[in-house]
Amino acid sequence: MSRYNARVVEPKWQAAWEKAGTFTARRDPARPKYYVLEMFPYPSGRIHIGHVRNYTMGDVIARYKKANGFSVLHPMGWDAFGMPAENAAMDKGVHPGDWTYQNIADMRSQMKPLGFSIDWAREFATCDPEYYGQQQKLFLDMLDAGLVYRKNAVVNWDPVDMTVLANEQVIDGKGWRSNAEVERKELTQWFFKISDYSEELLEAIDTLKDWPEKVRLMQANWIGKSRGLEFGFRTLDAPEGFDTLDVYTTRPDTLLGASFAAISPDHPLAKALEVREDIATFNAECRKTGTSEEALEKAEKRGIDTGIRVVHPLDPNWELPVYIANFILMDYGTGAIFGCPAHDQRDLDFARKYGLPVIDVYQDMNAGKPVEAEAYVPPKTEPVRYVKLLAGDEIMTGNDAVDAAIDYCESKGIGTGVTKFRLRDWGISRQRYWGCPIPVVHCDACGVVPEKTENLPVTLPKDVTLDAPGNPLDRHPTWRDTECPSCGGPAKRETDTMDTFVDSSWYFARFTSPEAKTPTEADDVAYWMNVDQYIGGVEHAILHLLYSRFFARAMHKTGHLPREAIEPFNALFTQGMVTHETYATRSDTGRVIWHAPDEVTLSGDKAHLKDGSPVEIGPVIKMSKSKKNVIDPEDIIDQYGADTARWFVMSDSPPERDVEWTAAGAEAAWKHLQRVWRLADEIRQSADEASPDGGSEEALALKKATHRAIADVTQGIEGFAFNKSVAKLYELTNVLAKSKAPAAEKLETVNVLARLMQPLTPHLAEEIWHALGQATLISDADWPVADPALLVEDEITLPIQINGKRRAEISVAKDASRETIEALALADAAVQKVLDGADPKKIIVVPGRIINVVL
RNA sequence: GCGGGCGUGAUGGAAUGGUAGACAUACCAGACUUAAAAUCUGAGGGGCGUAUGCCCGUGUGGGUUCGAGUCCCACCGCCCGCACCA
Repeated sequence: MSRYNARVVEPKWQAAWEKAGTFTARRDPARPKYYVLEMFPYPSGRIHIGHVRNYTMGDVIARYKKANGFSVLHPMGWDAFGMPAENAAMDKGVHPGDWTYQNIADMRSQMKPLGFSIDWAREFATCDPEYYGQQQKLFLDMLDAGLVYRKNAVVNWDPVDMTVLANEQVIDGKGWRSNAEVERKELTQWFFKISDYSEELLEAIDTLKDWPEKVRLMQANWIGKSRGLEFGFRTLDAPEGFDTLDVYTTRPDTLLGASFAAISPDHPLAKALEVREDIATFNAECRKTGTSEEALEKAEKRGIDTGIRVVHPLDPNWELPVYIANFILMDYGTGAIFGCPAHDQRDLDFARKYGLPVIDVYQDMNAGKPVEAEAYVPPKTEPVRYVKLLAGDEIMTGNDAVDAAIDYCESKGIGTGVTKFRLRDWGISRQRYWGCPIPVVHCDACGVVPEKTENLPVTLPKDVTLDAPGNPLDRHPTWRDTECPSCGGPAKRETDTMDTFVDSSWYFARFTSPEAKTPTEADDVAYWMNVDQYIGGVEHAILHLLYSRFFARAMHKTGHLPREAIEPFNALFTQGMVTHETYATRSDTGRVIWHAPDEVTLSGDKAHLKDGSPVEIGPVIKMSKSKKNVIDPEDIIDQYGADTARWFVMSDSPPERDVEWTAAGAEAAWKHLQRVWRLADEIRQSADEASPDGGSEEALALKKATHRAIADVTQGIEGFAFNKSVAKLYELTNVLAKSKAPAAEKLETVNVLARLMQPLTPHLAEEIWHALGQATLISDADWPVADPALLVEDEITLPIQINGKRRAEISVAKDASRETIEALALADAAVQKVLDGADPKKIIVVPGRIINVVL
């Protein structure tokens, strides 16, 4: 008996696939196409188990579709721009480009042994000038189409390092390197007009039938369409030019419950008032909060009375104070609100803190009572009783009241009903080196001028230093100097680079013709787009997927994608994350230092480093390089081979759920694959000896089990329930091992088993296929088809419940009538005993399922 | 804070509103072996009982239903996202 040696077998078949071009994607008009894509990785340098899980899922789909006759595109690339390369450059003195390409080489060499059915000829990295040059072309086309503009926006500013910080680099309001208090600073930034598509991006969510409902919900909430009233308060004692204060509200029905107005510290009026020292101080304090919405919302709610008052639009004698408040966002609405404490918890907290009145507008229909500690905020769909009625009926839902209030205010000329979206335009400027240069030039004479297409790509200079903070492109002695594409005079290049989300917003289209001299090639996108199945982490549910949907529309508008491709991902699967405990110690200055699992020794529920110092065991969170809680899959591959790693990550955990990595189980996977090989080998040998054993009854039983397995494994793959497919493969193996069927029948089952396992463990499947004497590759073999006639059972077992508890079971013919089943159930001894001669109140018979006798 | 999700044996997890715990891991017992490993066989949610069996069990508390892990409401815990992390 030959032993299965993955170390020898796996490279052999990988070489065979490469030689035969088995996974080369070809445009084949005779076959339907299938484009399967997993979100491409950031080249951190090491693949981790999350990658293995992600790409194995895609590979199972790709191989399964190929076996079903599709022409499959399954590419791979690298999301290669971004901060970690600059951090590595600063920490280790390497060039970001060298670091990145070395990481790519390392990761490719770790990925290839996994035997994925990837067309490696299409590989590219977003930091290749050939890629980002085409991205610059897209940028210029979008600029031309009016989808790009400049405006001021705030960034996190580190006053010590004199550099812009990402939100991730702001920790508790302080810079991660300098530990200095972060400030907000305004810069002129480039923006994509995603808001032009707010309505369309929202409505088209309905067409994304094969996306998870939760992602569609999150996107809809993110876009955040709301209907409300915009109106101007007349101001008293305000600085010149601020005669009115425009506010937006989604609850105009609560206008009679207003007790104050509040503006953002970034509101123009707030800035105009900074001549007052207390207000200047207050605003400066507010600006120390980071720019993230989370930081703003979590900050303690604070305000300052400006002394300005506004006149209530419905009563000229009613004056409200105007506060500057740190929880008002300048980015949403007009940056100013009116506060209605009775029906908004935040407003109520604010009113209690500053001694402002609380005026009830509506109350519960039944148990109406004035608001005290808790604001009364029922759903807008619930009818309530209005005690301060602006318009409409006394009893109505919030939604009806809002409509009535808007109509009323419009008729009185107080304001206008407007639709607003929460979605903001996409700021893409980054003051960083390692990104795609924004291809424009600043000319003293001509202003901002787009670079000429023939001068693309605008490449990054290699000779930069990252030992000082800030953008090296800014400091570079010559790179900035250029001539104006318009007047030919001396000019300066834009030194901002693009957000790395831009890179990942169209790479899927580029894979269809990665070497084209234009961003896309019409024939190729027409054949390959859309992505039929997109697979990636749920953490990308909003930003990446929304930006890609916008980009597809922008690319259609600029002629780079057909109309049919404006929703680029037909089906989406969001896999769960691979999580792991985190391990941390603290430096002398109190800074958190993270430790990798292999640096930590666990004993019971305690952990310590090799030097014995105690380690805090942190929460189980997604594996990330920054928290160091990553597991290296290479160990498993080295020890057991790729098939074991693939089998292991696909078994047990349902793919959409998070899985906490534990080392136990890899060996079990390996044992099982050894068992399959041994079994196949034994059966092949016994078939050679042609020993006639078993009878036709066993043959039929095995045949049925085999076809049952075909149906179940297929269903598992189709439904992204790979763990269930694996369980069914275990079952079939167990049945086969115990079967007394004739060798020929067993051999047939081995043939099917190999083909069913091929997407999961392709190398083992090839080896068995070869041993069975097949001259072809199993990777080219057809998917087995279940015979429906073999899937039905003649006799089925039905459980009998008495009052909903299972008490007995009976065996009936599969097509037995309701009456027959009922009679059989009533005749059952257990039922007879409980009935004790009486008639049951009710009998529920669900044919093929269950019988419930109700007493 | 806001938006979204998840919660089932010791463990990973099965279960179109219809027999809770498929399949697997770990543990235990047995076979083989001088022995161990490997392999094979078997038992097992908890409680009571010799047993037929009975009671209790899907984070907690309510509800809908002939029937709830599944649907609804409230709560608890954990996870993801929050626009400059990728």
